[in-house]
This record gives sequence, structure tokens and C-alpha cells, in this order.
Amino acid sequence: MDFKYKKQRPIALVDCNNFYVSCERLFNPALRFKPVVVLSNNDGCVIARSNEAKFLGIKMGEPYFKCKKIVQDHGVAVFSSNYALYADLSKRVMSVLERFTSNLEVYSIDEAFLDLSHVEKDFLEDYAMEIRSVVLRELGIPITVSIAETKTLCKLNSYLQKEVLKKEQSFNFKKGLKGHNIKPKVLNVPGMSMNVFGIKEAYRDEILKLIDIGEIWGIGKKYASFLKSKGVMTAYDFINLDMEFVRKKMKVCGVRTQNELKALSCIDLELSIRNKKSIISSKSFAKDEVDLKVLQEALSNYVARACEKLRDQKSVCLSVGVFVRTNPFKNGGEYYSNSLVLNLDVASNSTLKILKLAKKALDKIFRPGLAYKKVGCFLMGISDVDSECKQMDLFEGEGLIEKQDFDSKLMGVWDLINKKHGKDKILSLAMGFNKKWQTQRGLKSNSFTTCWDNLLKVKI
DNA sequence: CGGCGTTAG
DNA sequence: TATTCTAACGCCG
Repeated sequence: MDFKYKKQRPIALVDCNNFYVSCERLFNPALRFKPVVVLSNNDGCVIARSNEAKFLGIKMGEPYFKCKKIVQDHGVAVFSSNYALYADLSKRVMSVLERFTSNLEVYSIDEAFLDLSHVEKDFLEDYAMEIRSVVLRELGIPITVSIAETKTLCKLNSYLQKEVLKKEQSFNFKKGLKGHNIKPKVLNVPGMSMNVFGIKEAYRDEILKLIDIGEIWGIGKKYASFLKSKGVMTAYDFINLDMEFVRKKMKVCGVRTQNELKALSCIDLELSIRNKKSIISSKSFAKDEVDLKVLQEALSNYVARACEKLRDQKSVCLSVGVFVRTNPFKNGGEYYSNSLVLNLDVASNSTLKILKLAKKALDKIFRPGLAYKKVGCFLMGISDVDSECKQMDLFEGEGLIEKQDFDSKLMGVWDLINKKHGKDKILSLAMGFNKKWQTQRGLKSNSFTTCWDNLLKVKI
């Protein structure tokens, strides 16, 4: 077996605290120290909470209607999600982080892993503090920085830091005190801090014993409850499980997690942004919809979105899927969900071509008389536009090249105009104009950083 | 290779 | 009244 021992390098995880809430607070400082939540599309579920909102018992993913009472009783500030704002601030955070390393993995909208092999071991803690204060000073976004040998240990460290912060804030919140301590605190565990790189074995065990099995990165609900049923309650118990048992029950990913918890790095940083292998675009309707026309129109908009994404990453796709779903919480148990995948003859990223196919698919799976909650499309069989091997059409010959060339020029202009002059300035008529079915976001804050009309005005 | 199960944010 | 959206990966037959 070709097993190369890799020298351990420090990795940092930067995680923006309650990111969406922090973005809202940035433009509305009165929200600091107050409970704030951000909702999903159609203001359906809670998808982000300030710590204060967590203290009130509002759960992640909870339907808004279920916590409306708490919201009213405690004056919780509520926002529809403002993705344009969050994406813009995320970009800014990432570009600040790039100053601290040349190897950055943007892991999600609010998280990044940084390769810190260029930093002296004794200087790591200071480096973490510096990253934190620069992001806070320049962007006003509070972050957690955690350094360790592996991604999984970074995650674990980050979790503990946040738990400690929450504990302190909760104490103040319940006593009605306002000023929270936002400085990073050294944890009340021997050897534990923002930096656990090179931590002593004995200390690591002690920390692992504090971690509930379900909090480990890579162990979700199902595995957690299975493991608990076997008496495996903490991360410490987990690393002491027999490797073959872990492999059998949790596959190779489980073994990786086990190794990562032992500071043996198995999950590398992904420095380049990989092209997506599938692209989905779908949304729930604000209200259930019965009319095929409405479904077609909504679907056309999602197809347009998906195709834009496809072209942005300079790809083409071979198959187009469409799915529909009625509301599983209604219709007295009559639930209908179906999907259909159709193939293009030749790989394409043309909105117009793909729209035609999607419409055909929807016609086939649409059942009249039902109230639909959701429709969407997915693109598969994705490859690079200029990949070496292309599937051609046997009967089209030379003419095909010309047609494809025309398509790609058309889409090029299409994208150019829409990027310059705004979303859907060029569109297919199938996408419609009235859009009554569109997502409700009544509580959205302004696009402070991406729309001239929404710029904050400051009086001097 | 398609379908299913699991996880993640 | 009301329950997000997207993506990846491993395994199995």
C-alpha cells in the first residue's frame, strides 16, 4: 500500500458567527444584543438565529408559524432572507481572509479553511486573534477562528468556542444584561484555545470526552442515534471503536472521521472551485398552485436560472429533469410527487433548447386537479463546453457546428445584457411577466451593498 | 448506471 | 393560513 506519512500542517477554520444575522445587524446596529431571526423563502422556516433567539428556544429550521408566539412576546426582529446582501458580504470576508494565506478553501457562504503552514507554531494563537480582529474591524462581522491539524478537529474546536461564548451570553441575557463579551475566550479546558494544533494527547482526550457524538462533523442524525444505541456517546468513545466496525457500519467516511479526530489528516483542503456535477433550481410556491400554465411559467424561470449557472461555469449538460410535488401537509394525505428526465441529442447550455425539453417533461408528469406546492428542474450529465470528447449528431453533420456556434453566441449576448442591465432584461416569453406565484419575502431588508437606491444615507 | 441513503450548510 | 434550497458521495443491485 502506498501510504505516505504527511507532515502535519496547521489548518484554520474561519466561521462567521450567526452570519445572516450579523449581516442584518451590520446595517441596523440597534439589533445588537437583541434576538434576531432570518427566514427561508416564503418566510417559511427559521434558517438563522442570533444567540439571543437561540436562548428563547427558537429552533433551527423551525416553521415560522410555530415560533410566532415567542417572536411576538419577546420582540424578536424577523427578516426575510436577503441573499444578495449575504453573498456580497461573504465575498468581502473571503477577500480579507485571502490576505492571511495563499491557500484558501471557501467552504460555504460563511466558512473558509485556511492553510497556515507558513505560520510558526508558537505564533498561531496570535495569528488567529489577528485574523479575527481584522475581519471585525474592516467588515464588522464577528467570526470564530479555530486552528488544528485536521478539518474535523477545526470544526470541533469551533463548536466548543461557540458553546463557551453562548454560555457566557446566556448568563447575561437571562439576567437582562446587555453588554455581551464578544472577545474570544480561552476555554475552560486544559490546553484548549483558538489553537489546538500540537495539543498534548492527554488534553485532546479530555476535550473529546466533552463532545456529544452528534456534534461531530460528518456524523448526522441517523449515525448519531445508531451509535448512541450502542453506547457510543462521545467523540472519545468514537475514536476508540474498532476500525472495521466503523468501516462496516459507516463506510469509509466514518473511518476518515475517526482518523481526523486522531489528528491524522484525511480530508484535504479543496483549493480550486470545482464545477458542479448537477444543478438544481426549484422553489416552493407562496400558495399551492393548480394551473398548468402557472407551473410552466415558474418552471421556465427555474430553467433559466439553472442554465445561467451552467453557462457561468462554462459547462453544457446532456439531460434535463423536472419534478413536481404537492403539499405533503395538506390534501388529506393525497400526496403526489413525480419526476422525469429527458435527454438532449447533443450537449447544450442553451436556455431555449433546455426550456423546450423541460416543458415536454412537465407536460408528461403534470396531473390535473392537484394543488402543487413545488416545481423544479435539474441539469445532469454536465461537462465542460470545450471538453475533448463531444457527442455529435450523426445526421446533422457540418450544419450542427454552425447551429451550436449560433446558440453559444446568442447565449453569450443574453448573459452579457442581463449582467449589465439587470436580471431577466432578456428572457423567454415562457417565463412570463406577472409572476404572481413568486416567493413572498415581505420582511426583507434593503440591498445595502448591491443596489444604488438602497445605499445608507449618513447625516453629518 | 440509476436509485437510495446520508450528510452538510 | 403557515414546514427552505442545494450539492456531494458511497453503496447496492
